[in-house]
Amino acid sequence: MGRPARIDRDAVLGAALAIADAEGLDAVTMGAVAERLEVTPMALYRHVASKADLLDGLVERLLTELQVQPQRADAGWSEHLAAAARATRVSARRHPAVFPLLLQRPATTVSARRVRDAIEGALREAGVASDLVSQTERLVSTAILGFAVSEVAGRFARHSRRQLDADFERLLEWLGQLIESQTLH
Amino acid sequence: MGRPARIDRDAVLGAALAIADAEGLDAVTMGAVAERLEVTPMALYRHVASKADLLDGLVERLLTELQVQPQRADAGWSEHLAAAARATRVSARRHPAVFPLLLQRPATTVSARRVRDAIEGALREAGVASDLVSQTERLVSTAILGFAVSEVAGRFARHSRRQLDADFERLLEWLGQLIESQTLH
DNA sequence: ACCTGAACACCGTTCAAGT
DNA sequence: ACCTGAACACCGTTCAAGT
Repeated sequence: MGRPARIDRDAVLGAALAIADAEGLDAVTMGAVAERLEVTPMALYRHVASKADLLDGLVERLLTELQVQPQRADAGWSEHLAAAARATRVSARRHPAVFPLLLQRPATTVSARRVRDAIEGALREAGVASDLVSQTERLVSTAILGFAVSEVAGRFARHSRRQLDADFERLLEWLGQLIESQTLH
Repeated sequence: MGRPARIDRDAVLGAALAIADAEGLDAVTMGAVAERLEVTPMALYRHVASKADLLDGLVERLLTELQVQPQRADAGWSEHLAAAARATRVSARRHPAVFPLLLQRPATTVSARRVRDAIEGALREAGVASDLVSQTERLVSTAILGFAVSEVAGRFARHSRRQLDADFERLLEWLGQLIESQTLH
């Protein structure tokens, strides 16, 4: 006993994410992850309960990596919102295979809450009434996630990058407009 | 030769969809589909090129089943849009396992075009300028699909049906508002 | 405490053979 | 023309055994 650990949960998730990014979700098998770590597949089960647990871990890692800037005081709510939305899209493009899984789990983890708080903060800053903040956050996040997932999952495969950039900017304008219409002036 | 066919592609897709609806996507194996048709798994390959092709077929079937009402003359564009959106949500709830796959493929098939045409028709009817119609359709559809997928895939699992109904109605109001703001008054 | 070898039930897919 | 039997490479997962 006291045998030095050669891998840990973080290493497992890191290897799995690298495979997912490079070869897609189907390539993420216990065997492939193990091989990358120079270990047998069975060794993974000490650090991950199951393959489903491994995928949950990947989703959590995406959320953790998602850079939501600490609110800069010199920028307004609409810049804060746009920054969070753009960071979300960047994360989607960096991890196209894993990102769509975000639609499958309620945002209950610590890092998910961080992202939500950032958006809710922007909404309050904009002047959205307290009792409308959480519904508004859900719908705003849904639109942003829906776009980002569509883009990386393939629904927009026929559209150019330039077109998608323009679509996304228009989406941000719309969201800003809607939020303003929601405030007392 | 001339042996009577016991199954056809439609039967394969029907069996697969029934399994997906009842037990989820993971339960859709070639073996399970074959068993339901009282046939061996190998028999499916005459009617379906691969499992990926089978899943593509399921997505296409969802689109076909999606009831987009023929535009009723006595209703306005906003009712037409709302009707298409509600039909989309109903389809999602009926086929929660398969519906999320819609985000993975460009809407290039005949039945996908039917749905898109219905929405673009509503937009034109509303008075959206021609050169904005297709971008507006993409963003409106993205919001509706994003919501419906979130709901059936589990992202809103913590929210009550009543809350989700209210969220969806608010989303429809928003979309109507945005479209109006897009017209020449 | 951590990793492995052997084993199990299952998966998608092929190909030649049967009717 | 349509379905099957046999076979292949692979999959996730378990459990007892090794260090």
